[in-house]
This record gives sequence, C-alpha cells and structure tokens, in this order.
Amino acid sequence: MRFSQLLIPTLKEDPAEAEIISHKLLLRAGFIRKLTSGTYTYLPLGLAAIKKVEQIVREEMNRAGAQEILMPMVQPASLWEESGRWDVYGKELLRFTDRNGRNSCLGPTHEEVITDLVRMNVQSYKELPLNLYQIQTKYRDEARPRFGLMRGREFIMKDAYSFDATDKEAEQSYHKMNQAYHRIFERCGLRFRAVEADSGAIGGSFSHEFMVLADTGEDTIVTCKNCQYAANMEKATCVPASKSKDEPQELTKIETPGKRKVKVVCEFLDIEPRQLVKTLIYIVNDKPVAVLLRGDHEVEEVKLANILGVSDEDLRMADDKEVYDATGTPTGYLGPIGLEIQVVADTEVATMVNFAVGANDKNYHVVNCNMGRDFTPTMTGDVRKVTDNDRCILCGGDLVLTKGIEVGHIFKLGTKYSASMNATFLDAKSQEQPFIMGCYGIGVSRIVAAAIEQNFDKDGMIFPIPIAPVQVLILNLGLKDTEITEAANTIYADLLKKGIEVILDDRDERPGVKFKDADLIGIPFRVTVGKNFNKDGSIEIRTRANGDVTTTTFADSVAEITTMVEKGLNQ
RNA sequence: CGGGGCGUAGCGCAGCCUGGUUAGCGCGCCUGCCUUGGGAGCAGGAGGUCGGAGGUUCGAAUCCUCUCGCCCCGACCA
Repeated sequence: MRFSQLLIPTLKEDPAEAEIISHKLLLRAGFIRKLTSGTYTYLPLGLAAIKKVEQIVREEMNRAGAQEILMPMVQPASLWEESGRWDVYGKELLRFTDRNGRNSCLGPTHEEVITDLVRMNVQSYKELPLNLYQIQTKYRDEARPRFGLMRGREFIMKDAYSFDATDKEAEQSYHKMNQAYHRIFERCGLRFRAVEADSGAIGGSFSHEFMVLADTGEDTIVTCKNCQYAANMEKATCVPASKSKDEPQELTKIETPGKRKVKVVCEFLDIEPRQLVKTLIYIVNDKPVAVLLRGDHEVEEVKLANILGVSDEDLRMADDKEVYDATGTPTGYLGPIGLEIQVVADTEVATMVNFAVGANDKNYHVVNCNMGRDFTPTMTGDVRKVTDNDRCILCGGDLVLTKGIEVGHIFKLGTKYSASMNATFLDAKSQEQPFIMGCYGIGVSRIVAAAIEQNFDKDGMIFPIPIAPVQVLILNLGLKDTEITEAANTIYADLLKKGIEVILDDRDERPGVKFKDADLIGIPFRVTVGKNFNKDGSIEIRTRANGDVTTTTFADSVAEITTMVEKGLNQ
C-alpha cells in the first residue's frame, strides 16, 4: 500500500472531544472518525488493526474446536419474551417496530438466537459438545458512551456459546475457552490478568474476566502481591481480622449532637473509624434491611445481593425518608441495638469488641457495643469491598487494587436459557435434557483501544507487532532522487513478495512530516531510505517500541527486515 | 436520568460579558517560488447561512426563549 493513496487523515492537534490517550491517538493517527456519539467509522489503518485481532481470535477459537457462524443483528422480540429478558434487559436494548408492527431489537448479545438455533437443529447427545461463535457488530444503547472505542454503542465483539450434555463436559468446555483466551490475549501482546468474577446463581469459579492492566481502566481488580490470586471487586475476598481479645466494657450512651458522619463522630469520640460500626439501610424488594459495616469499609452490593439470595437489581440504598420510616431514627444515629428489621453484619464486625454505633436515638451514639451481647444480627457474612489494607485469602499476602479494562469474559450459563426456551436433547437413556451452556465474549474493537492504552509514548502509538495494522513502514525521503526512489520501491516490492505487510510513504512531504506521522501511527518497524543511502548506501531500520536503529545495506535490507519482523511476531 | 461545560472554516481556538463596517487567528488545504534526516520559509488563494428555530432591536455570532448535538462528572450498565 502506498501512503499517498491511503486515507490516513492525521491530525497535529488533539481533538477536543477526546479525553483518554487511546481515543486521542486513534483520532489523531487517522484510525477512526466519529459518526455520532459512541459510533465510529474504522478507517483503513483502524480496520487493519481490528482485522489482526479478529484473525488471532479466529485462529484460537478454531484451534479450540469452535465453529464460526454469523447470526442476524436484528432479533425478534418473541425470542426475548421466551427467555424472559424482554422485560428485564433495560434501556440498553434498542427496541423498535418493523413495518408489520413486530417488536424487534438490535442484538446486544445472542443467547436467545443461538439457543433457538441449537434447539431447532441439535437433537442428540451424540452431536455434543458444540461450540459456535461469531465476530459481529453489537449494539448496546449505552447510557453514556465514552472514551472512543472503549465504550461505544456499536462495537465489534466475538461471542461464543457452548452446548454440553453434562455438567462435567460443560466445565471442560469452559476450561478450553479459558485456555484459548489466555492464548489470544498473549498473542495480542497485551499485559493482562484473568480474574475471578461473580457468577451469581451458578456458583463455583465459573466466571472469569480478562482484564488488560491500564490506569485508565474503568474496573478495579484485586490481585495478590505474593501469589496468583486475582479477582474483580464484586468477587474478591480476603482474610478477616482475628477476633479482638479486649475485655467487653459496659455499654455507654453518649450525647453526640449533630454528629452524623463516621468521620465526625469518630473525631468527637476520639476513636478511629475502624472502632466504629456503621449501620446502612438498603431497600431489598421493597423491604428494609440493615447492613452493619466497620466504619472505614464499603458495601459490595453484589456480595450483599448474593447473601440475601436476590439479584443486585433488587437492592438499593434507602433514602432518608425510607430510613426514618423503617427505623424511627434519622440517618446518622442508626445502630443495631433494638432494630426490628433484618440485620446483616459483615464478617469483620463479628471480630470487633467495644465498638461505637448509633443509639437509634437522635443526637446519641453508644460506645462499647458488642455483637452477641447487645444485639444479634439475622445473618453474618462477607458483604464489603476489599481494600488494599487486606490480606490474600489464599496465602495471606498483601492485596493490591489496580485498574483494568475488561476485554474478555467467560461464563458458565448452565441451563438458564435452555430451560426457559425449552432447548433440549436426548441423552443415551432417551431422556430429554436441557443443554448446559456457556458463553464467552471478547471485545475486539476494545482490544485495539486497550492495546494503545498500554503502549504509547509522547509521539504516538506503539503497536504490539501481532496487531499492528502493518508491520513495516518505508519512508522514501528522496522522492525526486531516482536512486533513493528506486531503492525504496524495490525494498517495498521485495517485502511484499515475502509476505511482509508494508506501507511505502511516497508522499511529497518533507522528512520531518514523515517521521512524525510514522511515530504517530506506531508501525513497529520504520525503514528509512534517504540521504544516507546516497552517501554510503546505508538504510536504517528503526524499532518503534524502543527506538533502536539498525543500519544495513540495500542488499541486506530485505533479509534484515524480514528477520526482525518474524522474530517480533514469534516472540 | 441528575449536575456541569461547549457548539464560530476540515482541526484547535479568539470574538459574546459591554449589540454597530468586508467575523478573526494558528494548523490544515490549493497555486507558485524556495527548501528537503524530526511537523521549514515567502507570496498569493479557496473555504463560514457563527448548530437550528423563534423573539427583542434601526441593527444580533453577541441579548432573551425554545430546540438539537457533542463532551465531562455521577447514576446506570458487561
């Protein structure tokens, strides 16, 4: 490809609309252009990078025994009504009516369609296991699209669905995908962690998220400094503190006028937040529930929902009025003693002795409160967010909180869809059984953005070689010089013959412009044919990632470049 | 959905508060000269219904009302 003929509209300045680095660089380097909020056109270089990722995904999915299909993007409401999601999916599902008045939607995911496909076409356990995938544009009507390709309304996703006859085989399918995902992200040249995610009703460790490590990530992940433990916030647990050995003291009520916030109460009582237990009121399916938590901790709502046996959508914080209605006490003075409603205590609270709580009386707190003696919670369990002061549940090592970008998620679905949609097969005993399913997603377009978040410098992108739009960029710095131009053209043609992907910058621009653009678009190897070629026949090969320059001769250049590219691709 | 900000040339912005000639600047683009190893220089040029609608006024980019779009924080969400 010749640069002069490609649409690569590079920009000198940062576009005002972009906030994070990948968004800025994707726009500046001419990889994407916005059509409207959250939707982008992929220009030649952007599309080339996406195709690289797609190809890696295809190869590894096929290697793992999955088969590629392509499902419709427009889906009938009737299928979603069958699975029960038409009413629960929310506004992210873009719904519309076709000319015949049929309710339809744009597919944000394809569990319904695939389940329908398989129930119509697979009858026997002999046809299992089955794993089908597609690479397709998804549409989710995001509340707030942002960060360019990171969170768009339209995005390219690989989604796979496995169907198995038994639980054991379903777990094997899951593990195959887990391995395939590790291979995929490694091949993409990403620094990532697979973390345990909350799997809701399924239980077990059958949901993993694949997180690219980057400061701009929207998710928080918890990892152990010492061992392999890694989990997302919803799932992460830690070693609870050991039970305090202090002697219980006498419960004492203290006037704390106007002191409502943890910080203020603690200052007034001259104690640390870790010596106070706060009482939060949640509304769970319209009923109030009190949650007891150490003063410096935060509720993890997913854990709370799990322990209560409800969906996290069924639970929310109560507002001030609801708190008063439920407890007869204004917020700020709530405590567990004498509370009539359901009380959930965090595990940590059970280890505390002589802590402060609200007195359930306006302007009063009590100190030296003790669980078991002064009150008894309805249940006790881990309902808080892990902090970076906590210790690893596996090895006791220090936990660290870091930011990540979710690029993949694998999930054992069980029979959620096969049961509701009546998708069954006959087992060896002629018994009808629902398929046991799994689903496995990868954000293809998001990977490109995540790779840039992880690999850039002040001059531009630095693509990992396997997913760079092309591997080599040749700069012809002597367009009007026949010798230079002939040499550049010959190297270009020879590299193409060798199967190396290459762009020749044959634009009538000054060298500085070409160097700047080359850095900006982040092609791994830059080959310069310019005045040094006239002087002593030398040609430079520069590695974008580290700036290393290899000087070679015209005769050796193609072999040298080929070696570097192949080495780069195989490392 | 709540809060905030911004819409003026392809991009980045000034002008608006305090209404008044042909609406500016930088980058980019076109032509010519010149230059050619890190976004050169000179000269000439094209390009804008100032997001849209309504209103106030002799007169609106500027003031008022409505509206559309985009961005940010939060809520929500794989």
